[in-house]
Amino acid sequence: MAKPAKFDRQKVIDKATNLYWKKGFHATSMRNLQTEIDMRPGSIYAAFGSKDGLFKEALRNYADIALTQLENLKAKYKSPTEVLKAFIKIQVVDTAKDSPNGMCMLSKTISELTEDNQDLIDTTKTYMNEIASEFIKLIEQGQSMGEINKDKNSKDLAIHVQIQIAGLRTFAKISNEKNKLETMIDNIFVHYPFN
Amino acid sequence: MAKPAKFDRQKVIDKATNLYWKKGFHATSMRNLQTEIDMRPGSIYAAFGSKDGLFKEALRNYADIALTQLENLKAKYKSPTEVLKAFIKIQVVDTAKDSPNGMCMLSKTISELTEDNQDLIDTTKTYMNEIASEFIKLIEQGQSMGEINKDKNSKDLAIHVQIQIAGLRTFAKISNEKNKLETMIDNIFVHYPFN
DNA sequence: TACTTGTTTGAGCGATCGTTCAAATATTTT
DNA sequence: AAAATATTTGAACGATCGCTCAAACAAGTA
Repeated sequence: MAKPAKFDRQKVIDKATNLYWKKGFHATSMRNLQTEIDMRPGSIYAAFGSKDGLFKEALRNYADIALTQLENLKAKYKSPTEVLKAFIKIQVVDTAKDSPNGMCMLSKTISELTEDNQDLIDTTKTYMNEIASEFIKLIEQGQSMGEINKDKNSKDLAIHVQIQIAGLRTFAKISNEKNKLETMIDNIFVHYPFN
Repeated sequence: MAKPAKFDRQKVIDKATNLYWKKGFHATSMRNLQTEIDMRPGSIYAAFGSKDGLFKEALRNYADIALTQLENLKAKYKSPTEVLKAFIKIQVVDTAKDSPNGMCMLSKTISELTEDNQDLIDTTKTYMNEIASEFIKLIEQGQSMGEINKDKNSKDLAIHVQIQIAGLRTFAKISNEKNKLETMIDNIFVHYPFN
């Protein structure tokens, strides 16, 4: 043991996440990151290995933030449907203004990258599936609680929710009718395929 | 008048469109384009001005292709609903395999770019609205023909269609359940908000 | 055939890319 | 205090970026 690392790893990853999220993988240069996180190239490479390595940590961090958000909402609302609805509103409406980028960082990455970065695509898909799994759990919980139709396939409903989030976030980028977004989100759970 | 340009402008734009569509704006380098369209930098810059200029022509071309597809389907199907359904299937299912990129080039561009390229974003939004206008026309035609509920707001329905396309194309990138996609597309028009 | 005019060529500009590494620095162990 | 170990620094590498422009070239006009 000698000289422990000075920088706060989590803070660094948070800043890197926000920059990658805002600009995307290709448009974010290592020099952009050096400035943003105030570290010299040698330190960054010692800590994260490469641009890809740091990006992977950012993806993991982004997924963790989303999963934590879901946990917080589960503590706040008893109804699984309310949890999902609140989560979608955060992702679609709030994030359209506050966050580095209105798009979901995972969708944005899937959209941006090609087979030249297949490992990053695979990592991203894995994390999207992680989040979808939480949706499935919530939906099944809603079914056993009687607020979601038990005849529906929970995985299909989860996919539907994911599709709506991706579609709504894209629409939110080209429009800014916040009220319309809220209404559409409310309607997801009162109509087909939920009812 | 002297020496007319040798290259076929439309073929060049088609190739540029496909490369930009596949790799995105930032990951496509001018050298990539030079190779793809077999022109030297001087000729490209004489003809298109800049990387942005060529990208704008590619966006216009992409939008034109989509609008032509719609026109062809309008000639093929009498029912506006069938036209929309067929269009979505082409965009979501067929393009997931055949085309340079499963994503809509316009959505992909909206997702990729930041305010550093605001004019490209504005151009992209304009073309998305052009296509949405065609959706509205088709929906209103469907209403006057009695196959779509007249009480519904045609613009809202068009937005709904756009959201579904964006969401489904994202889902198609992480999944490959073609049958499920087809079913979901069929269901768009038989359930809320259409019915 | 000579001249004019627009096109094509490709070497190469300055800037920036992702990354490396030897030297300087800081902390713990002996 | 000296040695050992780990981190931080920043100059700099080769590659590539978007783009320029003088020269070579080819087709029209006189």
